[in-house]
Amino acid sequence: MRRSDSEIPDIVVGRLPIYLRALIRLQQEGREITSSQELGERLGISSAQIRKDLSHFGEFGKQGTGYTVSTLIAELQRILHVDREWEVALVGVGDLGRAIAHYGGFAHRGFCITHLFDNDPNKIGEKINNLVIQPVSELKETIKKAGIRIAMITTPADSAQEIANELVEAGVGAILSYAPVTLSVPKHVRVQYIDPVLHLQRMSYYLNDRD
Amino acid sequence: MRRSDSEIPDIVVGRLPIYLRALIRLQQEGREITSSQELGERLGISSAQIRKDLSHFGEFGKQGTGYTVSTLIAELQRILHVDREWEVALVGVGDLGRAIAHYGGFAHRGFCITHLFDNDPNKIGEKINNLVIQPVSELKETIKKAGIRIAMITTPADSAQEIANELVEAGVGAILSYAPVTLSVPKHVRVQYIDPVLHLQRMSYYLNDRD
DNA sequence: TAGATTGTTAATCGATTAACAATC
DNA sequence: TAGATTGTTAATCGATTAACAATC
Repeated sequence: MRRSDSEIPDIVVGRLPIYLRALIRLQQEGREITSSQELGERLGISSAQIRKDLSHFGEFGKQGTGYTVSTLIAELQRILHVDREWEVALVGVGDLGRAIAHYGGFAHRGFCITHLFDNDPNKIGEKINNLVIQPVSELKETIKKAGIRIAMITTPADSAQEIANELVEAGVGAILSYAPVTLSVPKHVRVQYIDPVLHLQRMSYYLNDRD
Repeated sequence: MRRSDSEIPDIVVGRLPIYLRALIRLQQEGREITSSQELGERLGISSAQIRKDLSHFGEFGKQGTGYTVSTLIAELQRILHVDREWEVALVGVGDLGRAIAHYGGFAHRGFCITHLFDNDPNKIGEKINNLVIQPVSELKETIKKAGIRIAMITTPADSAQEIANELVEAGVGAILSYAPVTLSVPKHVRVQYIDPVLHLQRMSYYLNDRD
C-alpha cells in the first residue's frame, strides 16, 4: 500500500492510538514480538481489521512472524506525530481543570500542559504544578507567541464557544473540549469531545429496570 | 416503524444522548418547536440521519411542523432510561475521582454518585460532598445491597481489571472507565472508556510539523 | 521443509443519504 | 390552498471481513 496518500479514513486514524496503547502495554510486559491476532484478541477487534488499518501506512510486519513491538510502536508514534512532545494549553481551572493539570499521564504519551488560563480574578497568579494561572485576556497573545497548537477546554458550557473562538484566532488546530456543547469551528480545526454523561446515557439504554 | 424490537444498532443509541443534549439546550433558549434540519445544523449531522435514527423508536414529529422540544426530550429520556435517577458508584478517589465526585453536572442528567471507594487507608472515612470513602474490601457487599448497576473506575491502569471483576460480581451492568486499558468483561456488561490522550493523539495526526 | 502470519483483494455487510409520498 | 417537514424506501456509499497467495 501507498504511504499516507492523503485519504486515510478518520475512523482508521482513531484506532491507531488504541493500537499504540496496547503495544506499549505489551512492551511493559516484556514482549518483543506480537501478531495482529494477539493484538486483536486483547482489543476485541478482528485481526483483519488491524492488518488493513496498518496497511494504509506501510508494511510493518513479517510474514510468518508478526510485528516487532518496539518497531511498530515507533512507527505509530511517528504516524500520529507523538514522536515529539506537544505543548498544550488548558482553559478553565475549576475542579476538572485542576485535576487534569495535576494528572501526570500526558507527558510520556506526547503531550505536556504548559499553560493555564482562567478568568476568575481569585485564581490568576495561583500556581499549579509550577504553572501560573493566566487571565483569559492574555490567552490569544500568549498562545500565538508560544506557538501552541493544541488546547483543552474545561470551562462551563456557556463560555466554551467564546473560548474556542479565541483559541482558533490564536492559531490552535486541535481542541479537546470537556464542555457539553457542540462547538462550531472552521473546518481546518479538529475538535474532540469528552462528556461522561453521554457515555452513561448510552449504557443506561441497555439497563432494564429492576427495582 | 416498530417499537424497539430489540435490534437497534448501537451507533444509533450512541447518538440519542447527543440529540437529547442539544434539545435541552434548545429548551433553555426558550424554543418550543424544532426540526430535524435545525437540529442537524447545530450538530453537524444530516437531517435524514436524525429522522432515521428517531424512526427506530416511534413517530415523534408532525409533518409540516417538526418536533415539540419538550415531547422529544421526554421521549428520549424514556428511551435512554434517564427519566429516573441512577445511583452510581465511583472507585478510585485520586485527583480525577475527586474532581468527578465534586462535579455537579450528573444529577440533572440522570445519574447521581452515591458511593465512593478507594483502598488507600489514609482516605478511608474521608468525606466528599457528604459521601464517605469506603474501603474496596466492602465494595462487592455494599453495591449488591444497594442494588447499584452503574460504576465509574478512576483507579490507575494496573488495578482497573481487578476492580472491574469485583464490580461485575456485584451485579454492575455498566462501567465507565477512565483507566487507559481495555477491560475484559462478560458480554452482558457494557463498558465505555474515556482516555483523553486517545483523543489528543487522534488529532495530532492532522497537525503537520511547523516549528 | 512445514507452519505461521502478513498484506491485499474481493465479497459482504451495514450505515448514510437522497428523494418523495403522505400529511399537517 | 401552498408551504413545510415528517417517516420511509431505495440507492449509494463506506467499512469490515473472509480468504488466500506470498513469504518469512
